[in-house]
Amino acid sequence: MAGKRKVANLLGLAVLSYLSQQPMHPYALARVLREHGDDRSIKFSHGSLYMVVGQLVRAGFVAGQETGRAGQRPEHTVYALTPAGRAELGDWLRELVEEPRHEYPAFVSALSLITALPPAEAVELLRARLRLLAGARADVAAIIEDSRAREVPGLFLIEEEYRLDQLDTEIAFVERLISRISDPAPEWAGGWAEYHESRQN
Amino acid sequence: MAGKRKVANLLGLAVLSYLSQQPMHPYALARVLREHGDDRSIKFSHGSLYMVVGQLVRAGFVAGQETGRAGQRPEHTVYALTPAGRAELGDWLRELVEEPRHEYPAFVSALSLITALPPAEAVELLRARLRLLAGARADVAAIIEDSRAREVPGLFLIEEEYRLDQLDTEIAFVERLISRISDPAPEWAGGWAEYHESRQN
DNA sequence: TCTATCATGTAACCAGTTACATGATTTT
DNA sequence: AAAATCATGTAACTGGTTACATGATAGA
Repeated sequence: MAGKRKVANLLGLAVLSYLSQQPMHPYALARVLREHGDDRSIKFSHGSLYMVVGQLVRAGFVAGQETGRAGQRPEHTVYALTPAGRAELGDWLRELVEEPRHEYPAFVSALSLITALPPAEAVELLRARLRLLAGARADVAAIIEDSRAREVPGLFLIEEEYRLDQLDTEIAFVERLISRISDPAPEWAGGWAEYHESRQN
Repeated sequence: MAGKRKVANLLGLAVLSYLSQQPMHPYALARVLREHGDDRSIKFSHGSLYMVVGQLVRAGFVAGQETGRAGQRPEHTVYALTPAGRAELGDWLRELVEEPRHEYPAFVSALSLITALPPAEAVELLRARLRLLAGARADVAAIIEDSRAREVPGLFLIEEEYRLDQLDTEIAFVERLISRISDPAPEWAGGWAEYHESRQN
């Protein structure tokens, strides 16, 4: 739909979304992003936030309004969404919800190169991964339970539920992979073990 | 384990891996990466390949050997793995296989902000996504079947099988999400529809 | 003869990360 | 009195993308 966004960083989308609720200064944006746990879904740091706000201003999606001051604290610019910014927010979100993107998770890269490791070692590492995955799963489950206990509507937990589903799928995949490597059909493994035996690393 | 890699781009890992088989010049690397379908697992372009080879040289992981010349074609430098490069390859791969990383897929960001869209529109977009996901799934399945027909060992298809599993999980998740939005429990939706009705966008 | 593929690189630009730098206010 | 948090930003560096620039060889 849109060829290329003037601002590509997804942090910019989050900023547009929060500014559509009410004008804010950057520090307040950082605070609400963290409070809502959006830092788990969208990567950001102090530096990247100021950078992306600058990009949004240059693109005409947000504009600095008043320059506030509370007590002797430093001056701060409050930013508000422009009409173009509101349009961009809608268009961008629609694109992300509708169109799956080809992505490059690190584990996919690792899988595509795993034959560079001897199979016995791969199995050991995959078992270790399984333990770490269990930990990650427990963390996500705890976040969900905690929110439910605080009566947060389920709607605001869908991204964590999505993660949970993907984690469960990965766990099942890794378990199956371990058993396929441990007890390999010859036409499946294609000489993996033999290759590493002949040049003992 | 490793604090921070001198070369962080995963394309660098793929380069180390192929150079561990035999020395090659950059163009040959690009060719084998594409032939093996690694461009589906690791993002790269002509430019980033030359860049990453430069980084690997500076880091001491690969070194230019001979400067070959075939016929009147331009000179080309053949790169080979150094001992440090072989160590880095092993260490890096082990880390990637063992340690899950927190990642930021675009759809997770979209889910965390989806309430900025009216629910009826969200459902429409998710239905469209479902059709596109079916297409993506068919593509992956075709790649797997095609490789099997050519008797490629299953081991070399694990990254595509992983993708297939994740796609199936996403499809099931989106189907369930559509039905939850379409027929919402009030404590789940938390006034989503009402919010958008009161300010008809 | 022209197009695709083989083959090499550089330069300019933009984005993102990290560290630097400052100072007020609130809480312990 | 000290530490944490509120609040702002800039500067330097590094990495990645895109476009520019060149030319040989092989096949249609």
